[in-house]
Amino acid sequence: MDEKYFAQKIERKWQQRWAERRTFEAEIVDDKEKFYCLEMLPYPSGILHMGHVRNYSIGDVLSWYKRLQGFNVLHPIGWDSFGQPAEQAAIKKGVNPRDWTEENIKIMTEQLKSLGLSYDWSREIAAHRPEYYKFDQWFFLKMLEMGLAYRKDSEVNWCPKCETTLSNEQASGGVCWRCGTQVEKQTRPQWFLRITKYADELLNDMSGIEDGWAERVLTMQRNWINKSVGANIKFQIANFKYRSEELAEEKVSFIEVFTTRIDTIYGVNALVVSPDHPFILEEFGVFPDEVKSKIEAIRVEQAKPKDYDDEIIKDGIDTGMKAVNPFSGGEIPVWVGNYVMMSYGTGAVMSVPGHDERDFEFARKFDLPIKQVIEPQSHRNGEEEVQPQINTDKNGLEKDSDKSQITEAFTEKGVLMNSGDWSGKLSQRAIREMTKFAESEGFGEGSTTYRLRDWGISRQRFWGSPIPIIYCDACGAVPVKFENLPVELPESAPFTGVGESPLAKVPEFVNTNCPKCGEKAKRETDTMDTFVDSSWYYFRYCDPHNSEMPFDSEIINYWMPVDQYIGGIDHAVMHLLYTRFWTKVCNELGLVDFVEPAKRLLTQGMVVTESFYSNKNESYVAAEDVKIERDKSGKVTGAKLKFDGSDVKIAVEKMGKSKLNGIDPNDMISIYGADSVRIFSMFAAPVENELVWLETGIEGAVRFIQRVWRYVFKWTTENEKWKMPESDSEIGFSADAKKLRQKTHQTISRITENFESGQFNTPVAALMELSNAMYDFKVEPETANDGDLFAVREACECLILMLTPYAPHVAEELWEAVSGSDAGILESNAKFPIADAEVAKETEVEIVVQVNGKVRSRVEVSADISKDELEQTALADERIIEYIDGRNIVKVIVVPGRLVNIVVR
RNA sequence: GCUUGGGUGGCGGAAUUGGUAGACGCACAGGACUUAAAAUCCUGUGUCCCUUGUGGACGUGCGGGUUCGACCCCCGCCCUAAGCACCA
Repeated sequence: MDEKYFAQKIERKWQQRWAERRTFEAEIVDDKEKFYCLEMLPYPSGILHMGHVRNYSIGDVLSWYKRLQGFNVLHPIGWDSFGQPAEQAAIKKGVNPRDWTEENIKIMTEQLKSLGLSYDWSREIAAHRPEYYKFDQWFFLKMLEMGLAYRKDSEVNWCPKCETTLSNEQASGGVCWRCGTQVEKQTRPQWFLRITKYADELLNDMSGIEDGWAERVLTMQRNWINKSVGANIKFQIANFKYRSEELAEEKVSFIEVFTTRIDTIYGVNALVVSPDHPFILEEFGVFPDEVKSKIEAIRVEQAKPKDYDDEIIKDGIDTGMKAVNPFSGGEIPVWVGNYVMMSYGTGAVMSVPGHDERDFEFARKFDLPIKQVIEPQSHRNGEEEVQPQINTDKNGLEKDSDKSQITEAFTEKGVLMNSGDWSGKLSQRAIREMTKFAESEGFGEGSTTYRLRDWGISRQRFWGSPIPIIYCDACGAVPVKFENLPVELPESAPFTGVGESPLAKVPEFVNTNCPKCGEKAKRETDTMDTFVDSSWYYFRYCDPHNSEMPFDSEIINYWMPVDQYIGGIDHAVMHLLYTRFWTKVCNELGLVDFVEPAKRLLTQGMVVTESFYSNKNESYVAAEDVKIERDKSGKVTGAKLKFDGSDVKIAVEKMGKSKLNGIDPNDMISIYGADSVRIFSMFAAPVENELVWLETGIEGAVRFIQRVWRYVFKWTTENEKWKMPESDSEIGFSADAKKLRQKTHQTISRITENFESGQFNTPVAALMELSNAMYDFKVEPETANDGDLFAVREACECLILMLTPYAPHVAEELWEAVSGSDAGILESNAKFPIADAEVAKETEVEIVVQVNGKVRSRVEVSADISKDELEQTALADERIIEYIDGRNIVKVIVVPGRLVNIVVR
């Protein structure tokens, strides 16, 4: 038996054993409760980074904890292996994306295994392998059948020089990433998935997962979907101005607006429409030149990528046309405004400056009339009398109003005023009734709008799942037959980075026959968005080798839904929304019997570290070139460059190559061992917080492991007496042994509570406390009696089992020492310890005695002392007598087990 | 601007959700062991004050409030992170 802790040796040993014994392979066991623990699958970049380490350590801790509690745990891993980096590597280095990807998977598999993560590797999947993407295509065809997949024209980023489409990342800053050419928009037909059909379900089903998902994630999704309930209202065009009457009659004669505040319609001073509004496009030819050029300018300005910091100044132009307010009959001008988007609602708004901030700003800028039609409810209740701020004539427009009186829009709901027969009604009621009225009169209807757009999945890329569609001159877009799936990617393609997608340049792939008529036809050369792969990968883990179906329903309904999903907050919207959508589709297909894929979601914080910036060199410098200066107390006062002593700025930032502060997990593992890396990454911060990776911190984890190691081997090595006595009932325990046992059982209950509430940093602290208590127990193996031995053995066993989730290698090694068997923790059926409340119970407790809320004394009392007795004891305390001397006791508050507060005057 | 988090020693963070603020770790200081160093083991460590004590005052971003008692609840600010952003 080793006396010295040598991480690398035992880690290799146990990783091998786990693999040989297939310790973590999961099977359906009907009478065992299942637990599906899932972490977001990595992209195989070839480099494991600290974010991965953190993500997977969290999942591994939880998996081990659940296993030790007797759950049937599914803990799989796989690869999100389609995507751009592989294709870029192909373009830049001329490698085959498949080889590049497989090589990276090999490298990263080794790295993950060296962390000792308890994955069921037999279920490993990779998105780029045909046996997986076959079912991307299967789902696509199913959605086509269901009417959920459709094709329509849509814009893509286009580089005119490279003649290729670009992703948003490749087009960042509005220029091509390869050649710097100004990026243009190009319209081409693309495939979409109708996620908008599920907008309401995606919102409503949140109620079923609220408890397990972070509020901020759900809020972000809610904002993304952004549902608005309101009405569409038609405003008739009264005057085309630049057209003859006869011509005008042939044209569409109204503009439809979307509003959530129909109750403010008597306050409309203008219609404001988007420069891209169909009505504007149609009428464009007749506008005078100055109007034309202004609209054009607004359109160009609006299309520009927006800078977040810049406040966009309202701009617009009066088209000269007039529309009629269907409620008041008043005539209002039609403007084009830069603040109205064609992509939301109807692309036209009714401008109500008195009750909408944007409209207010617009009206102010162009000196348009502002009219108040809603007043705060309290004003009517007579709590506060106010004069109507604006006088209006019978056309509903203002007269002689002093504009300076209105300084801001009143945007809340209230009571209608200046609104004809509707005046006096409450907003809520008016909205209902006015919508109904508009419907009955035929100029409007209730309407709901979402910001959520359908999901465009077409990518003009090679390295993705081919969309299983064939274009035939006679039959149009024809789906590939199910039995002909998968549509496989060719072995290779010309990767130039310019021109069409590489796939379009492979004739063997493109040319085929129409499945319907058999005539010559061409395949779709677009591939699917990689978010398709990640929308259902964890369904596949449940049944990874099924070649007929994406998965078997019975199997999926055993394992799913996921009990705990763990990943980065960066996926809060896209991935997590898409995968929720996918689940609902599967449910509708009858494949699964649930509608939400994950019961609980944990979003972990980023891993950041110190970076050093040299002002003199105007560049980041590596940590080893920096000398950190501290004052006497250890506070960091500054940093200097080692070579020349010039000042260096310290900042805590995200890790990155360019910042020279990236920390390679491999280096950490080879220096400190996987167990220490895991302990530190869990201990240093709560999982949802940012984790600041400081090299000195990890040494604390190593020290802790070594302390435990030394303690266990001190007691087990060459100790004949190291065997468990039959039962503890006949054993006498010294006061110290009792204290140790108490600490052991208190630690168990603390840690169990922490795990159940998703706290993973505090259990490490509790384990450290327990190990400190073990060192405080001053009995040596040679002089230990049965009771001492029992207490030590119990402490060791419990400590090891509770340490297992964090440091499984060390725990297995120590378990071998205390149990005397090499069976392994799970194989020997060891369970997570259960606290014995009797043993954990404090017999003597220290009670704080306060006078007027300030701690003045402490008394030692028996834990089960009565309230009255406790009060008497406190009042009898010498120090307390001194304090209350001569003063009146007003009240005594007794909190059993905690404190006594004596209120005196 | 809106939404959602967060603000506690030199640092990362604890605090049974209204009951001893600062657990645990890092860093720092002192000591033991050692020829020496590393490792290890003890001790101390929120700030200030004094008569050095189971001493006093202050102390959880700021200002108020509720309460016997507030890091925790309420009101008003400030700062900060993330997301969204002219969404009608």
